[in-house]
Amino acid sequence: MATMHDVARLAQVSVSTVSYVLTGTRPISQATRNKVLAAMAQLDYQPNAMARGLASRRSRILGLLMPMDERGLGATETAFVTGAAAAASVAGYHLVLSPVGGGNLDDLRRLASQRMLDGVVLMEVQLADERVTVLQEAGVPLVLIGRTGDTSTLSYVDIDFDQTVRDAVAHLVGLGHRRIVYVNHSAATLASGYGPALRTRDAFTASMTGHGLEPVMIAAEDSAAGGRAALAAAFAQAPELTAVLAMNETAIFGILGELTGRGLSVPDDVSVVSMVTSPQVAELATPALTAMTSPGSALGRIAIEALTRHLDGPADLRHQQLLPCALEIRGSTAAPRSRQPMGADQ
Amino acid sequence: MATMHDVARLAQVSVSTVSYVLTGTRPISQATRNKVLAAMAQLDYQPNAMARGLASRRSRILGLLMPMDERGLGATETAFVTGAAAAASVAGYHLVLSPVGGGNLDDLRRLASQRMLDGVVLMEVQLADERVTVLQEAGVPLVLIGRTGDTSTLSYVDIDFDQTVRDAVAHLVGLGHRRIVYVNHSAATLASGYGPALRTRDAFTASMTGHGLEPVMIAAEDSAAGGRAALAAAFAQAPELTAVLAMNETAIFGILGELTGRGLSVPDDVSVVSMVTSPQVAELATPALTAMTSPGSALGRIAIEALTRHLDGPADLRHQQLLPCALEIRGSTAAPRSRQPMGADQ
DNA sequence: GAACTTCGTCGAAGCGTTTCGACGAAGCGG
DNA sequence: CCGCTTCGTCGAAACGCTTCGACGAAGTTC
Repeated sequence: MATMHDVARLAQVSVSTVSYVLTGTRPISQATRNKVLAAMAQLDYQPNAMARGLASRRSRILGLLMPMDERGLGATETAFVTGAAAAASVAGYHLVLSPVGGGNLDDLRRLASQRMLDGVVLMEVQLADERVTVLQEAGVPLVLIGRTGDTSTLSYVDIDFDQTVRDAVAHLVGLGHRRIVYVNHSAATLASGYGPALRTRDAFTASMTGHGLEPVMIAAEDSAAGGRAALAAAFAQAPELTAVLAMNETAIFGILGELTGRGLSVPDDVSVVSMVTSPQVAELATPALTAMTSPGSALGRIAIEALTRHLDGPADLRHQQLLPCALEIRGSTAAPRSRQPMGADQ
Repeated sequence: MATMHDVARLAQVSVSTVSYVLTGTRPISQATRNKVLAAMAQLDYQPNAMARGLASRRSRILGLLMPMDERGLGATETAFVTGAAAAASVAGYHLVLSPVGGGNLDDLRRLASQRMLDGVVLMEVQLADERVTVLQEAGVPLVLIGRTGDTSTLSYVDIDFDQTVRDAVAHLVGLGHRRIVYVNHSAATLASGYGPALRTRDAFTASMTGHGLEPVMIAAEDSAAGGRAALAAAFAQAPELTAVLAMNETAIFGILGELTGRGLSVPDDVSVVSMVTSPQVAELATPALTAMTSPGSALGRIAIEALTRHLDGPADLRHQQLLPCALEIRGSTAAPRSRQPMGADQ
């Protein structure tokens, strides 16, 4: 391993000159710069990340903290990651993913206080998220993907759930549906303060009420069985339902299975819209799902850009931004069969 | 941020003594140790990772290199990751995931030569994988999850595809199936030298031939549409098929949809077995899929253990190990309907 | 052309650890 | 009780880089 010393000797300049060539913090004449670059190439020199980090007190490493639960990363989360990695690379940072789950807060504290991360992007943020506190105490700059309850002081990027739900409901209502059931995440998830579940619940209520319709929400476990149970519950609460809006990407497969099992056809008997879903998953189902497509890679990119701007720039500005999901119509929605659009009060 | 200096001063010992307390490389009396620990607690001291890395020439960071393509991480890959992270934590290492895709080999080279990673676990290894060369040139110890073509010199953990396919085929043959079609990954994937696809192909041929049956393999694109096309191709090549064995986790949903679309019931008309699948995904389908469950977290754990043993231990031993997937019978397999088990030649 | 800047380079002082050699104090066999 | 190890501690030298102050040389300003 060649060091800066070796490069300096070969190029017949001082060590500091080599450093300035590398970092560009002071002007260097073209002639010397070339000499140095040639020496670096000849020695196949690579700066030592540790030494650089120690001396400059910045690691040029950004962390993406993603709790990994059993059910894996959806294509949505993957898109976050790839978007973020690309943006980090552009800004001259490395991005590392840390699978620190909810449990090991100590692990996170250690990571944060060891000054190994210049900044952090938090995924899957809870309304009351202890990780935020830990990182703030450790003085690590952070950007959220998602939002805590109190959004006033932090930088975040999040999905505009309000707008997304409104668009989804509007699509169904526009087709003539009146009895629409919303299948959310589980009651436990709601109780734990999971933002997306809460926000979509409220948005759904508001949106349906705005159309003069009655909002019916079912909480479903994140599993196919949970989806089946949810559909049964839905029919119990709203026997005449003609459309299902589902936030729960896992349960939706159970919903589809149960619908088929009951001899009901999608979309002719019941329309189905999947929320915050990637095209890949939407295409898995038969028929392919009409879905609200999440702006995955854009979220990741914007989060990293906000973070690097904060780190490199002088200003310590907050960045807060919401992005809606885009409606992509596939085969799972249509006008309700029996009842034609009964142009009620619009 | 408190430094070792501060701790040393407060505890009234020398800096080196504090270091020895921390690293345990030299004996320290209980009395001094306690003084030092008290001082560290009082100052909320955390060692600086960069300084430590520079001085000791080891970062205590392990990399898990996972190419992230669009379709996301399955539960299987996620299990790798969680298993690996847990094992790393036990061994006193941090695990970071690096989403270095196939394209950015330079990125990998930089990461490797910057001495930021003590060792690396490679996921999704190709038969001829350039990343291996890059890392070996950079002198970074590595362990593969998967195998390259020439397995003689490297450490690896992999699924025992041979055994797994044999078990899956045996299950179907035991139920009375004779016409079994194997749905593999795409032709392009096969051509690119993706080990699992190639190995299962060969194992399937061997296994079927061993039972005196004719092996029929179809290559399917990784999508629901690919699965549908594959099923059509399968019926064209083997009209009397009664069972499908599928390696392609994505295509299998298309296969199921197409089967239902043709008015065929699973498992009564056609049995379906999914290879290298997590329970979570198997349960998504209706009916739930009989599947070969991958030993995900064990693979991750074993890989990290092999790596840390190599790093910490003196011996530089190779670790090579194969783990089979376990057959989990769910609702998608049964004896073939029309043809009763025709006890041919066994 | 004297008094200032700006440019390009150098030497040296850190950054916060680990680790090596040294050394007094015990413990021990003969 | 004399040399020997072993134990517990210290001081100082790395580790490979960044960054600060300094300083000639050259360019500007009046």
